[in-house]
Amino acid sequence: MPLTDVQLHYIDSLEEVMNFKRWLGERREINFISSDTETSGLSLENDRVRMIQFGDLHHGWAMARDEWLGVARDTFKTYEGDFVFHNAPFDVGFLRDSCQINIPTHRVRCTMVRSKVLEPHMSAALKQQATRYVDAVAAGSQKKLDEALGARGAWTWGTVPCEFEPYWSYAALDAVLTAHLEAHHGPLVEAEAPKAYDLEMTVYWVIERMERYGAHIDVKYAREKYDAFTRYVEESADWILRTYGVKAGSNAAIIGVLTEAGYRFNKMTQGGAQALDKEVLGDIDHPLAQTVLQRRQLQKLTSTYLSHFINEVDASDCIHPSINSLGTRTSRMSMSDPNLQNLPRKSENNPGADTIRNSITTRYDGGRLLMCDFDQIEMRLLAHLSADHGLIEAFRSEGDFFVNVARQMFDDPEFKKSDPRRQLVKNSQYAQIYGAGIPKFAKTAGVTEDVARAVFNRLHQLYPGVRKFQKSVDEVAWGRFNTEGQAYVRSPLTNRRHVADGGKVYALVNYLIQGTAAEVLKMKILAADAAGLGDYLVVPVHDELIIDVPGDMVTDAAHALLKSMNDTELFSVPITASVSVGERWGSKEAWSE
DNA sequence: GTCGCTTGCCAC
DNA sequence: AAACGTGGCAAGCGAC
Repeated sequence: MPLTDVQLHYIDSLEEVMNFKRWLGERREINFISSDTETSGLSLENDRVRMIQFGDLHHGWAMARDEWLGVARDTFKTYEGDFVFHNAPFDVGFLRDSCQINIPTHRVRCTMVRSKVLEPHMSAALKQQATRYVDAVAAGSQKKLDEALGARGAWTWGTVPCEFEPYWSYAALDAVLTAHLEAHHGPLVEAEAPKAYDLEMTVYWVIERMERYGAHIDVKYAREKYDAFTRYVEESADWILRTYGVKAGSNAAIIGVLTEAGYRFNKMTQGGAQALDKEVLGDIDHPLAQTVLQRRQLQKLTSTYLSHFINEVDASDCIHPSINSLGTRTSRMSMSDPNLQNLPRKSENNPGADTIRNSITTRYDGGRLLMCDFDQIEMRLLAHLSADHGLIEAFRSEGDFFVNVARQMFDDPEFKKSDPRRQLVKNSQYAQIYGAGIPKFAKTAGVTEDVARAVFNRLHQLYPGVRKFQKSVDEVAWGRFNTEGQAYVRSPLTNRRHVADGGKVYALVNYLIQGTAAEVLKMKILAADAAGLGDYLVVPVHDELIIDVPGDMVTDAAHALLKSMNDTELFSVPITASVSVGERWGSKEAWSE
């Protein structure tokens, strides 16, 4: 679909407005128009819309916001088809907050979501997609603009004049590219995986509200901890420099000192250097090694987490991380600035870690955080997908799943939950989900390879369906690779594609399990929203949903959450969830009436 | 000074 | 035959 016969227009007169309106009223072969905005930057709070564009397969129109906002507003009001954006929440959010233009979400389409549903393993950026599916020449427009901006030196996205031709033509062309992309991707997605697309589009707007709601920080507490940890980080760096003459952050230099002292380094990094990670350091009984270890730990806490908590709160002491609802190839969400999905958990060998989760608190006087997480959802999905009777039975029968498995594995009906071998059973199950080999599993579980092999063998013997499932995934994927040129499988709930990359076909088993779990969470977020909790959602963490509610809502909200998250319909084993409650994320207790 | 790469580390 | 998956982020360091 090469780009011939395309005209780009810049509205700079009433006459051009008339031409634009004539174009808008034309009958066209598509039942949508595309739209796009150029902004002064990426921040919804601090930046503004500078230009608004519309387009179809043949025409692209750009108009400066300051002169023709009324025309744009009128267009969104009167056009009766759908509006297509690339990364819709960005433009829809800016049009709403910066221009007071509200576009009904059910009439919004997004070519970025289309791209991610069709090609979860590829870049969904407009330029990349357009280069492959519209016209390779299109990718050049960005370069042309960059060069033009660079040559003028001082111009930025906030200051480049709208009438500067490379700027507006680049902007108008994006709308045309988006229209072409929709013409290509739309029918494919509707034929292949409409449910996946609909799920993502619906969840988009709930997530966007979650970002605006944010998470509340106990700033005073976070600052106290930040100061104390920073003091240690600085003083220990001074001490290391004074005592050993090396920088505390320079691994090569520290390895030099420790080698002098007689220690040997055998573990290698991926790049071929000698590794100095926490495992290596932990084995070295030397004050330098121990200090480096402790310092690293506290530096991680201050720089990655606490500094965000004290520096990036708004007037209500809330942070607003970005949530990328399609941030991963498996359809898991990702978060950034900061990432609240990887806050450290309480642990014996990381004593300071507690303070991070405890910095997140309820925003209400007397309010509570409710944390609702699925019980072993990935294991349950393995049971469902493999249809293995033994595994399904282990979930349907009373008691702890891993204990049930262990009882069979060790042929010991008296096996207790406190038995240390339970952890080995758990490790072996997860190793299977991830597709680990025997050496890796042995290392993770801390057992010999012989033991690891025996455990794997026993698992295969007890649950033969799992291996059959893995084998069938492999066969389907290779079959498609041979006939269609691509190894992929489809998710059970929405028919979404999961594509093997780099020849790692074995990873598709994990993609199916992880991806299906992610889809379940998204469905449950919608259920929670429908139950009236949409305005209280704080963070999604893969198998967990955290909400912040006023004190008088706790009981109702907990019930609604559980009702939303539990599910006996979707799969052959029930999906169950549990709620815990606390004023702080880190100090939660199981919830009961 | 910025950029990109490497190393290491946090979660599910 | 060979093989743990998905992410975000900060510091150090060499290159431009």
